[in-house]
Amino acid sequence: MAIDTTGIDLQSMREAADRSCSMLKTLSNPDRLLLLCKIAQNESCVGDLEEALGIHQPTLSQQLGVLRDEGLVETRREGKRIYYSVASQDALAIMQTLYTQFCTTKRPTSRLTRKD
Amino acid sequence: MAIDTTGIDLQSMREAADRSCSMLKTLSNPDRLLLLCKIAQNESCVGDLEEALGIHQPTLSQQLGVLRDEGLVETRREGKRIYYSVASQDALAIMQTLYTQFCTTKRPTSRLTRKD
DNA sequence: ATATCAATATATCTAATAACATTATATTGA
DNA sequence: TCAATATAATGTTATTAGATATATTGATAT
Repeated sequence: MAIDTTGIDLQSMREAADRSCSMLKTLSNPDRLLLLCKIAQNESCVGDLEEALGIHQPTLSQQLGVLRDEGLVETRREGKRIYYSVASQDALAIMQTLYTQFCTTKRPTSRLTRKD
Repeated sequence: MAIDTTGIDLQSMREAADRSCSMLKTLSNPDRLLLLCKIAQNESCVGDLEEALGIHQPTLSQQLGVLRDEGLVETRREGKRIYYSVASQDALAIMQTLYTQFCTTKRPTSRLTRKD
């Protein structure tokens, strides 16, 4: 079975669930998820993100702070700018799953490439 | 690139993010996540879950209702009992990812099987 | 050095909302 | 009528979003 928890006691399961949920909660905000998607595609500074998503700077910094606190992103300073990149393979794996489900399967297949 | 959103406009991305977050939010509660894990392993009735997780019945039914509303579980009645099973492949995929990250990698590798 | 500006972060507050537990009651089947 | 489950109603506590103001840090010009 893919998910086999038979060898794990309840307390360990609760701990794993807590850690899982902590990350899921951080991901489950549309602004943050979009931020991560943008960042995953290319390292971006706050100004880039502000323009790309149309979110006000303080709100943006606040959400980036949430992502930082959870260890999902890391930063690099270059002069006045601070560049963000994805730091968590775990988060990337979840995003990849979401991408497959919500970004690819719901879009119509191209007529040029579809074989039917 | 694994996650390529360059061909998606902002509005579509927001829609995908909203749908993603809706599901993530439902998953990001330890009780619900544990419920899903139990249910994923074997179809369970409410009494089973109540005993397994030690959650009071009304609270349990409430959380199961949340899972139902989001389409993550489905039910089958057998006499007085109602049996729950996982209905969403999407949720299972996320859970699988979480399982790999939080249930397997953090546990010490067995000394019998580790090669080092 | 100092003043200043640009980029980002942090702090603080408020209103809105949601989450959760509890208790009570309803439904359905045996 | 009992057992299993769901729903409703309620109260409370947490969260959240967003706004505004302020602080920090680095670059630039004087």
